[in-house]
This record gives sequence, C-alpha cells and structure tokens, in this order.
Amino acid sequence: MGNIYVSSDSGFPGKHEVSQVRVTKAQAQANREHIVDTASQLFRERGFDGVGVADLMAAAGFTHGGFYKHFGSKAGLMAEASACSLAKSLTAAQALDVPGFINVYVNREHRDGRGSGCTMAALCGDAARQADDVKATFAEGIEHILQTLEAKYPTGTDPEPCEGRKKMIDLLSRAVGAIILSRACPDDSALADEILEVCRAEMIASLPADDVEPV
Amino acid sequence: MGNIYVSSDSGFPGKHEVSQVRVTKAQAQANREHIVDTASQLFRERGFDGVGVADLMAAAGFTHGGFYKHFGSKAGLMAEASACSLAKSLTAAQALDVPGFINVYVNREHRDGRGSGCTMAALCGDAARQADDVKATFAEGIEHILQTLEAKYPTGTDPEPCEGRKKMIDLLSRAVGAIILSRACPDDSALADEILEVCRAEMIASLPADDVEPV
DNA sequence: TGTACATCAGTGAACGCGCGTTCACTGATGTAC
DNA sequence: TGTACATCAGTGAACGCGCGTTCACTGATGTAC
Repeated sequence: MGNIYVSSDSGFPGKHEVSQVRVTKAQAQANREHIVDTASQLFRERGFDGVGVADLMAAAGFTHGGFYKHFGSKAGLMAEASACSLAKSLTAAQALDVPGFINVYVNREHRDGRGSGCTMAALCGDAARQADDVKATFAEGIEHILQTLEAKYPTGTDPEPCEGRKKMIDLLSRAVGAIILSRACPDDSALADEILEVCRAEMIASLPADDVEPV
Repeated sequence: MGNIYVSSDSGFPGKHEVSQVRVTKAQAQANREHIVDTASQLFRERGFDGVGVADLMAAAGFTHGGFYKHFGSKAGLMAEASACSLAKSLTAAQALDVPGFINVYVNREHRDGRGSGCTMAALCGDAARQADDVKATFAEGIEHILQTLEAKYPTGTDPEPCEGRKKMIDLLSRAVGAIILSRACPDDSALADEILEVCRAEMIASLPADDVEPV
C-alpha cells in the first residue's frame, strides 16, 4: 500500500516497508500536479461537495494530512483544479474545427465520461454556488473557449462583424445545455439519447451551408 | 419563536408559549406541503447537498425531528420537491407562447432568482449525480415541458412532422445552457449578461419568421 | 352530546459518522562549510 | 568530495463541527362508546 508516486518510476529504491518521508522537489511538484489532476477528475464525476479531502488524497495515492502542504484549503483546490481542466479542454478544442467540436462535444461518450469531459458541462451548476474566485475561473474558461471557437467560425455567408462571437455563444450554450439535460435523465433513457442526437443535428444544420463539410 | 404554520391563520388560539404538539389532519397536510415548497426553493438556491434537514425544517418553521413524520429520508424529499417545482414550472409555461417562454426564461431576473426559477436550470447538474428516482423525475419534467412547448410551436414555414419536437428540444437546451453558463460567471460579469442577451436574441431569431410577433 | 382513550404531528436531546483542518512527528533531501 | 545540520513533503492521530437519522416524550386531535 506504499505511495506509488513517491518513487520515481518502478520503485526499486525501496518500494515496500520503507515509507519515504521526504521527496525531491521535482517529485513533490509532480505529486502536486497529480493531486490537481485527480481532483479535477473526481470533482467532475461527483461535484465539489461529493469529493472529500481524504477521498481525494487516497485516490491520488497519499494520506490526507499532506494536503495542506500543497494547498491552502479545499476551496483553493476547487479553483485550481477547475482552471487546470478548463485549460486542458481549451487545448483539445484548438485542434478541432467548429463541426468537429460539435460532434465531439454533443456525444454519448462525452455525456458518459464525466471525469474526462468538459468541466463547464460537469461543474457549472456547482460553480454557480461557489465564491467569486471559482466563478471567475469559469468565466475565463468560457471566454477562452468562445475566442477559440470564434476564430474557427466559418464566416461563409455571414460576414457581419461580431456575428461569429454571437453564434459561438449560442453554440456553447446549446452544447452545454444538451449534455446537462441528457445527464439528468436515467441511464437507459431514450430521451437522454434523443436530446443529444437532435441537438447535435440542429447545431450542425445551423452552421453556414458552405462549411458544414470543411477541409 | 412559535411555529406560525401550526395555527391556522392569525394564530390567536395561543400563539406564544403554548407549544402545540398535535395538529389537525388538514393542518398537518398543509405543513407537509409547506415543507416541500420550502425545500424546493432552498434546493434550487443551494443545491441538494447545500441544504440540511435541520436547515430546511427551521426555514419552514419547525424543528428537525418532525421531518421523518412526513418523509422517509432526505433523498425521498429531493425527488418529491423536484417533482413539485417541475410541475409548477410546467403550469407557468402553459400560459406562454414560444417567444414568451424564451423572453421569460432567458432573462436576468430568472438567472438571479434561482429559488423561484426553473428547477431544470437550477438542479440538473445535481440531479445527474442522484439515484434514478430523482433522474426519472427530471426526465419526466423535461418530457412534459417539451410536449407543452411543442403544442405551441409556431408551425409557420416548417410543416414537417416531428420538426416541432426537434426545435423544442434544441430550444430547451439553449435556454437551460444559457442560464447555467450565465450563473457560473461572477455577479458583476459583463459576460454573464452577454450570454443571456445573445442567446435570447438568437433563439427568437431562429423561430419561423411569421410567428415572431404573435397574437 | 359527553366521556375515555388511542393516535400521531411536532419537540429536542442524542446517536454515529464523515467532513475540513491541525499538529507532532519522521527521515531523506537540500545546503552550508 | 565529505560531513553536519536545517528543511519540509508526507504520515496518521486528533480536533470540533454539522450532517442524516433515531427516539422518548407531549398533549391536542380523532374516535369509540
């Protein structure tokens, strides 16, 4: 039951019994990042209130006491983990064009994979009840994804300035709304799948006609 | 500090000091309904996890011990309170046409009034993590609002069968998504207002042209 | 209608439990010489 | 490079607290006669 993240790789310097109590600076930093990643996954799966500090640290392979060597409070980690996963989602979105984004986002795999999916879809409802630091993190995440999508928006038949931003705000709302409504339905619900499929098709259909099948 | 809901109205039979310990059947039923109403408001404001049984009973004017005379568990009340407020929202929606629904829903007053607003927008994120009885309640709520909206959908230039249902699924996702994204932004955020205004305008614009200004 | 008694909605103390956080301790890492 | 010591990431017991739930009790309501 030793902590597998303390030893650098296969752990031969003393994997069992020898409980290391100090760790290199690089390892400590790697451990911290691992805790943030674990938190961002668990928060998305169970919500901020559904993950305890001890839960989280155990899932990351540590005991709970060390948490406060890395973070000031659970609330602090909530903001940091959200920022981290929002940034990762942004990177993923940058590799997609708008139809690709729609297809990847409004999708059963995304709906069923909360822990690895979009933080906005998983935690916006929780974020709305948090302090302003968490909300500011979400607002930044929304703004960044809007700018990314806007830059990729097929201007096609809509050359009017600002039109792209408006379309992308609407598109993001539709995408997030579809995932959230679909997730609120029971697992075997036909309605859950219908919501996704209809919204995906409507969103694709609302794009400028000359860019629906791009590149 | 007597419970104001036990006495039928102005409370003269013995408002203070005399702590009533039994109550008429009609009064007990009224008290139960009052607890459900209070719960549905508090759940929408703070989330299921953010409201304790003692909190809730105190807000309704009772002590916590009596809770289990009315409900089997907190989880049971979560489903019942959700069903109750979803049904009330449905009644409210039935009085509106589609553009009216959009204007009332995608709106700052709605965003800022969580406790009296739509249960889907306030609790879908929480519902997704609950047991299937709660999720089934939400799925029913979604289905009912879809049927209500579909019946009112201006068929105008879109006479194709099932088109109304598809449009209303998309419309509900957009409306819920817009409110949820807007609520996740800090209170004074320009982005929060922009999301609402843009989505409202885009939704209105996407309706069949001959019905935008109806009746 | 009047009397005797059972019912049960509401009270408030108490329960075990898990939460976020603190703290004394450990011992390899990092540093000063 | 080698030695001596301070640092600090991680451990695990302990803290106070609030949670959902239980329970003995109260006394007006509801009912049987």
